[in-house]
Amino acid sequence: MQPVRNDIHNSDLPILCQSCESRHQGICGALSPEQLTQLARQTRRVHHAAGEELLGDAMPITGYGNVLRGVIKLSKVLEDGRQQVVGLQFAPDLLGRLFAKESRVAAEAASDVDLCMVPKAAMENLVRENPALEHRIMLQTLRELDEARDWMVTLGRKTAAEKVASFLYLIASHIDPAQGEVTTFDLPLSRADIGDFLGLTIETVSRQVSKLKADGVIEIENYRHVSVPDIARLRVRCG
Amino acid sequence: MQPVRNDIHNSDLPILCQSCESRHQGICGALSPEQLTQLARQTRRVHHAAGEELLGDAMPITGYGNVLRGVIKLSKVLEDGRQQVVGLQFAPDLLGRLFAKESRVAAEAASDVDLCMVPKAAMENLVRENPALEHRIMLQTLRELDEARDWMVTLGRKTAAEKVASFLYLIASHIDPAQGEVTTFDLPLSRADIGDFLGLTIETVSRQVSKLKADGVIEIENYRHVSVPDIARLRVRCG
DNA sequence: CGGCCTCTTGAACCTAATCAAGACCTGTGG
DNA sequence: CCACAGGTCTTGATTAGGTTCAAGAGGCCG
Repeated sequence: MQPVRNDIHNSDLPILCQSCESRHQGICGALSPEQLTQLARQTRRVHHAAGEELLGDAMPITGYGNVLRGVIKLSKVLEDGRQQVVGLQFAPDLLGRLFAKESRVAAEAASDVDLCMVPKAAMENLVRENPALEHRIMLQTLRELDEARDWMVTLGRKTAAEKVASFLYLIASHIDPAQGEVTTFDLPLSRADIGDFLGLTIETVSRQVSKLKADGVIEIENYRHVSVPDIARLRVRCG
Repeated sequence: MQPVRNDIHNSDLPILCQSCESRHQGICGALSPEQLTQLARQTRRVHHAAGEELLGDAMPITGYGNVLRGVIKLSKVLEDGRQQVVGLQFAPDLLGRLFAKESRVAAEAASDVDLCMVPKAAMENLVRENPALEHRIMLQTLRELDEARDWMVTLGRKTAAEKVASFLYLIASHIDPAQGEVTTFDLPLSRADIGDFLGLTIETVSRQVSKLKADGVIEIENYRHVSVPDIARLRVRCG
């Protein structure tokens, strides 16, 4: 257990914010204690179970959500139903596109998630009077763009084996916002979702996972719980 | 020929800026005539021939480039040489990632290009004293993120035939910044580059282009010059 | 226990990659 | 002017990686 991080005016902060990761690496770090206190009056903490839809493609955006815990799956579908997962969001990412009238992706809780919801108008007013906040959001957007482009390489140029290894490595390095790479974790996505993320079928994902297991690169319990004894051996399989 | 668009204080503007597309749809629209005049003292217009490298992956960024004419290819490579084109930039996009020390992609002139180069420090100072400018850049970044995610669907879930149709449609709808969709154009990319953009081989690209031609969806002269008699017929082939 | 879901594994098939040859364009030099 | 070299692009034949189709195993909950 880590003690709650202490910094100036910690005791003046709203209780919910005191231990919140978003204040450190996320967007709330751009706010003064006064702004945080004012904002906290308008936010509410919500929980969604795995599988719940948070935001439909082309649906109006009513607010923004700071991811506190869990994983969110962003996806797009073609008319005939083919689906592609275009991104995952972990704590302390911000869900919802700034100033957009409607979403350009569908968002679904991949695992159980906790969000800190901010009403659309409150967030946008705060951004207007606080350029540093827009700057923080800009940095997150640039990071998302980098991640999307990295994933384009995975989708366009890697083999099925490399794709699955890349996915496992992505999860291992993002699932815990406080630590970096982690050697044991639960997969937040089903095989079907992993397939939709990697541009593969369920069967191919399953076969490649079995192969990594047979080769001793990973261990698996109950389909979802993964251990990586030597993360470097996983990394070299990413291509 | 279109007349130069006229607006307030047009005559006060630097000559180079007067007919520049970037003032209308691009980032320079966020600047006052005074700021534009001041900025214009530090910019220089440069030309690059097709194939020239503008920026290497992990190379230090020395400035920003407003695309005035032509197409820029952004790409990433794996250690073993496999390449993926992760984006194209057209006028009036801004080349170069704001505040980053080094680039995360390689940039190459796909066709002959003209750029309006702004020194790194000049642009960053301007951004710091002008939040509206950062806002404009934010909007472009969000657009790039949308495009990257759209392309992830193409890479992950479309067939070779749909990929090639999607590429041709992308070019038809972006090559001319002033108009929207265009029915005749020169391909700014070689078959090899198209393959690297679509996650296909040269041969597969060539076969699918030939098929579209045989089906009467497109006409081709000299490998590079394309006509699309009915753009709706192309669009339905995008999947 | 039985139904339902997710996941795994096997066999057949198919799309796109690979290997290979030749066509077409361009520029150079005799 | 033609011959030839060096690109890029096209087309054909073969191969292979991943999909599809099919069956069964394992976990969860009534």
